[in-house]
Amino acid sequence: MNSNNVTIYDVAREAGVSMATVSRVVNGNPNVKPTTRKKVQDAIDRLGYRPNAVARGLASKKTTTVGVIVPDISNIFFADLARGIEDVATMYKYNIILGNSDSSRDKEVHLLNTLLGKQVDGIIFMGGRLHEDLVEEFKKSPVPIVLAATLNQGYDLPAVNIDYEQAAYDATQMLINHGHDRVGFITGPLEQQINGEKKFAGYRRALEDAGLPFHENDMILGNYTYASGLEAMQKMLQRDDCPKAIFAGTDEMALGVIHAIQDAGYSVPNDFEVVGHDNTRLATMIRPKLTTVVQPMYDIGAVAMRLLTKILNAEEIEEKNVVLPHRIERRDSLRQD
Amino acid sequence: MNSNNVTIYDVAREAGVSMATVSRVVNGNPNVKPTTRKKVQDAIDRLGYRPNAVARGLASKKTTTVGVIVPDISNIFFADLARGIEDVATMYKYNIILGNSDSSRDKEVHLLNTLLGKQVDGIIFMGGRLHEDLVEEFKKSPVPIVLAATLNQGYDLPAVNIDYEQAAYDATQMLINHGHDRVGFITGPLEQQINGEKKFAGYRRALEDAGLPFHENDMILGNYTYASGLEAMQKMLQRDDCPKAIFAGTDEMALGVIHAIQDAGYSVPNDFEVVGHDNTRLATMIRPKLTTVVQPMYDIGAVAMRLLTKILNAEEIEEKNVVLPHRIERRDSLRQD
DNA sequence: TTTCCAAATGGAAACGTTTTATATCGCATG
DNA sequence: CATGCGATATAAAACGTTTCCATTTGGAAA
Repeated sequence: MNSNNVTIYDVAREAGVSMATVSRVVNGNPNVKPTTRKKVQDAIDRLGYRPNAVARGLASKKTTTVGVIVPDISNIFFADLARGIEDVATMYKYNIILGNSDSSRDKEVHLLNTLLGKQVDGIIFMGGRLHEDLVEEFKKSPVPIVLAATLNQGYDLPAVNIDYEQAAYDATQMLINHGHDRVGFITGPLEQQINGEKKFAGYRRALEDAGLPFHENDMILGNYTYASGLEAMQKMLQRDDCPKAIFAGTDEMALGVIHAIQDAGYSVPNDFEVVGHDNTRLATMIRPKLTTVVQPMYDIGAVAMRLLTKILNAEEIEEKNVVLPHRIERRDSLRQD
Repeated sequence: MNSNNVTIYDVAREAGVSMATVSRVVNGNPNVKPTTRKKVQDAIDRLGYRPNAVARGLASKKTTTVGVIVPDISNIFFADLARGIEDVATMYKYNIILGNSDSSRDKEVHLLNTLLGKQVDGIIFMGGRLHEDLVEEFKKSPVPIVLAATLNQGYDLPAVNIDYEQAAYDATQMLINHGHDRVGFITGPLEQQINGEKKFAGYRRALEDAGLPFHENDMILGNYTYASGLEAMQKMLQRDDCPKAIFAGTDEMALGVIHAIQDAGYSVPNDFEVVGHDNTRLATMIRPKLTTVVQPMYDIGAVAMRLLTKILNAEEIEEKNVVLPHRIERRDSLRQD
């Protein structure tokens, strides 16, 4: 029997009550006599009734669905984040509509509007940078928006991040403390807020605090991929004043860096030391295993979603701008102290 | 101005027409005089009207949303698949509700019912094995379901896959042709249909066709992860009759295998040859680069979604059980011929 | 002109719930 | 034996669209 198209009205008739009563039973409203409740529940089971969430959404103005805008779900980084979001969402009975933006302003805006049209109860946004017109749209949004692994750039938006500046500082400092007077910085495009403002700033501050000058050409920008890390390091190796310590903006780039070094006949960590960023699963899938900044992607996603549920339930919120702790996981791409 | 809560009725009044006409304009119905269309469009722009997809879904019984059930989105494999699905979905104006099942029967069934309750127009399912009660639910589904990278096990369900048996055959044969009379097979649990029935069968058939016996202990089962591949190979290396050729069930396992070999002081491909499976991005992130069976995850997702749209549009379908081509990408973990 | 027909528009029902205001029931209380 | 009051239950009005049917409109043909 197709459990389809049996409505609350059918159940009501079958159970000999009104649809309002069925609605109460379905929604766990306490004002129902136990015997009635049982009668209704039996009818529901007998008919295989499944509430229509669309009708429910229209009547109640709540869809128990949240939108998730992500640059690219096939990126391990965002996939992990998404998993954190989804797990907490499930916990709170929400479902997730997922959309990829490719960090394109147009797609972001379009996606946002589609999601709002679908009446999601809230949105979690990830992106490299908040374009101005996107923020405009955010302001007009009738539902709350939470940023995950995305800086709010001073706008009054709830966000969950780590302290990227400090993390980069720590990583760079760790390398400096190992006796290097030059530290290479191989990372992604500077337009990306986190990368261009935070990591870069942390890197420079660490140099500065150590009394070291910043050399323009010790920094090479790629696109976060393995190939671009490899290529950047190859380029750097051609210089005779090549830094012997490298801080890479992502683990994937770090793998490329290590391979470039090894391909050139050098050893990590004996000749070169390398620190990565993110602590993706990749970090242990290389020899030597990668020392890396731990950015808890799953947790960021989970916390962002939890924050969203708090806003939706009008729970008290201590801090809208959450900064999760980071640390550096020491593995073999760094020499023992 | 909050573009919220302005309804089709407001637009109708503003434009001096009926809501039916507004509806026609919004839906691109041709039976509207150009001047009227313009008038309505202006009113829409002026008011910032955004159609309510929930109300639309209730009235039209179409939500332009499809459900996607995936074991674990944080797995690079499924993330890639999901991206393929989403891209094609976007192309056809669908959105995606994504849910993780962790391959748990209960979660799969629960997720399915939630999605059906949300009135999705169709579902794409990925999972290691089709449990019987899940198939029961599938049969009752009022909307079409397409399997992606999941065998239909003889049930009459549309599915998109590659020929896993033949792929495993090809990989094993390639190793045999390199002069090995034993080939190790390190893979995941046999309960998983694709793994336990197809890959395993292909492996055995290749041995058989080459007149080689199947040694029970040349096969080690793990859980697809890097760590389990590493561990399995370490175990195998302890045997004095250890196979010098390894076919790994996934790239991630293959990386573990290669590292185990290297850790033991041997060389790939000189001492050992290794072939992986999937051709994830990992395959090139190792030295030597991994020779691997190409399973086009993105394409499987894309084709599965396209197939679903065909079913939804009642387009003609040549073949419901799609088998995409596979091949072996030769890289350095195999010696030159 | 009138007649007719297609094109354009409008009216109202339907979609399946939630929710509010209202009614009824059962029962202790005075 | 009425009275009143929670506790339950009902009826009906939203919710914002689509869609079916009916009606009007504007020309072209007669």
